[in-house]
Order: sequence, then C-alpha cells, then structure tokens
Amino acid sequence: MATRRDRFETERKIFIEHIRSLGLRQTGQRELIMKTFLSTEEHLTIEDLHRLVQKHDPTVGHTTVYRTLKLLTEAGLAREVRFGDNKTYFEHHYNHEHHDHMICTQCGRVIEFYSEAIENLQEKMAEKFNFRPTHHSLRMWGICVDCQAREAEVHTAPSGAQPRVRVRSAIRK
Amino acid sequence: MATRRDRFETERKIFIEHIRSLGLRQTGQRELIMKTFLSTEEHLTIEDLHRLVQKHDPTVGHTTVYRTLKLLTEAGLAREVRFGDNKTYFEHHYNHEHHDHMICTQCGRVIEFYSEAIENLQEKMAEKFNFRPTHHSLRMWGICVDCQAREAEVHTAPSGAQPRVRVRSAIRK
DNA sequence: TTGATTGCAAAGCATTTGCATGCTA
DNA sequence: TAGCATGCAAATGCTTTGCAATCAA
Repeated sequence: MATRRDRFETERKIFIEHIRSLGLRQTGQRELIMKTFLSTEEHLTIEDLHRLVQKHDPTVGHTTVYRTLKLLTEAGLAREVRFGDNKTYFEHHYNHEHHDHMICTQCGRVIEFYSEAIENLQEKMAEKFNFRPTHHSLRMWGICVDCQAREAEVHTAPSGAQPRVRVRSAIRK
Repeated sequence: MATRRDRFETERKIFIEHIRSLGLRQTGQRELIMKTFLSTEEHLTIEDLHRLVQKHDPTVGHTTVYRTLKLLTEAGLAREVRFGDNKTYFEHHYNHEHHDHMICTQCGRVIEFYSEAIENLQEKMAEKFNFRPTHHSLRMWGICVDCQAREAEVHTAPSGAQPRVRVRSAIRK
C-alpha cells in the first residue's frame, strides 16, 4: 500500500528527473518549494505558496516560486486552475484523476467532482462537431450546503450565527 | 416574426431603461458603444470593441468602453467569457440561450454548443453535493475540423496548404 | 445649475523579464 | 570554471481609479 511518504518520494523523483532532462540544476529553493507544494492538499495561489515557503526561508523571492511552479506543472505534478477571481490556483496533478469544480461564491469552498456520464457526453458533443478535444474545464458556481444552512440560520437567529466549517480555501477578492 | 431591427430596438430599450433606473444619463458615447456592440455577433475583447467604436468617433477612450460594457453586462445584454488567453471576451446575452464553448487552440475559432443532457447531469451532480448552482462554464479546447484538415494537407502537400475558412474570432497571444 | 460623464494619466494587480550576483555541477 | 539560478527592480498587459473639465437633464 502506498503511503504518503511513498507518494512524496515518487513525485520528488519525477521532479528531479524533469529538471535533469532539461539540463537544469537542483537547488535548495527548488527543493523547498517542491516540498512545500507537495505537502499541501489545498488549492493554492502563488502568493499562498510563497508565504508558506517564506516561513522556512524568508529570502526566497516570488519570482522563483513562479518559475518553480512552472517546472512542477511541466513535470505533470501541478495543474493550473482558475475560479474566476483573477488568481491562478495550483492543485496536485500527478495520479490525481481528472475532476471538475464547484465553487462556493459565498465562502470560496471548492468541491471536486467527477462524472463519467458528463465526460462521455462531452466526447459525443465533440464528435458531433468533428472537434478533437485535448482538455476541458467545467466549473459551477453557487452556494454550498454550509452557506445555505448559514443563510437559514441568519434568518432565524440573526445575532449568533457562526460558520460551522472551516473551508478548504477561500476565494480572496 | 422578429427582425434584426426589432431585436436591436428591444435591446436598446432595455439598456436605456437600465441606465434610467440607476439615475444615470444617456450619452452619445454610451449610445455608440451599445450600438456597435449590438451590431456584432463575434466574441469581442474590449480592445476589439474600442477599435470598432473609434472608427466612428476616435475621441472615445477605452475607459468609457470598459464602463459601458459593465453597464451592458448588468443590463443582461452582454456576458463575459474567457477562453484561456488571459483576455476577457464579451458575447451577446439577451435572448441568447445558454451555451458552452469549444475553442480551437490552433486557429482560435470558437464553436458554441448546447447539450440538454449535460445540463441535466450537472444539475444532478450539484444535488448530490447539496450545492445550489447559480451559473456554470464548460469549455473544451482542442483542434477544430478545419485545422485537422489543414494538418493533413500539410503532411501530404507541404507547400500549397491554405486555410479554408475564415474563423469567427482568433485568439491572439 | 447640479451632479453624472468623460478621457487622460496614473495607480493596481498578477505575472514576466533584464541583469548583476551567486551557486551548482 | 561555465553557465544556470536567484532576487531585485522594472516592465508588461489588462483593468480600475482620481480628477479636472465637460455635458445631460
């Protein structure tokens, strides 16, 4: 059974191999940024990751984070996602099955989902237009369960309503 | 039967009503920008629209185009779309049924499509997570028919291959 | 006349690039 | 030692804002 540690080592090897294959160099900054990225499960912006990285080494600049995230993406370990707030988020990509997103416009929570049936219909649709798809993106915006509950609470008890959940990642304006 | 002119008049009235309801004013610039936008069927960027508007009145600034497009969007006549090239495109929204997009990454052609079945499955998916969706966006990137043909031509007759179609709107880098 | 509108210039943001310095291999 | 990597500052590209002059109602 693959442990968290196994997966990390596998992804680390892929990253190093990617760097080597391009004739580039392993550096402390790249190692730190990769490690930090791989040890999260959130949807992170560059700014988020930069902040996390700086906790371990305040001298790392944002430029390097940008450049390293590009390498991680090329290596197939990261994937760019956009949720409509003009920020680029990054999520894990290696061995993560393809999925789509529901985004709560109230609290920013991101729900990942996958539907074989939708995928199939998309393929069919593409065929209909003789379109050869390479990738796609399906996003739904709306209100998540908890925010619906919160809304209801506000209506019945305006003063004491408290958020019930800690959201995975908020969309910041 | 509704003519093109009828539709224009209807949309014009909606725009004017929207402006009035906010206590704002009708101006020559707003009229011109609205007219120009309504008389296209393309996916336009602000820059595109600004260029078109300036053909009739070179003194109109881009700021006014931004502000007027915002009003048109609020009024329900325009809708923002993004195709992944970091530009905001605008398309007609009033009385245009909801649709999704296939984007050719070769020539930039945009194909609009609609699938009742996909919409239904999305609703079902949302229900499963108790998510209350307000809107969504489905985009597929890939190669369109004509670019597939062009590819084939290049392989068999490298020198004389010519684009066969005029694309609706190219994605500019 | 009042206050919204306009266009310019400048500011904001996220992201990228130029470059001198530092560091890996 | 060669030349890639880094971080800063500056540049970029799109969009928004401040402001004085202009114009609709």
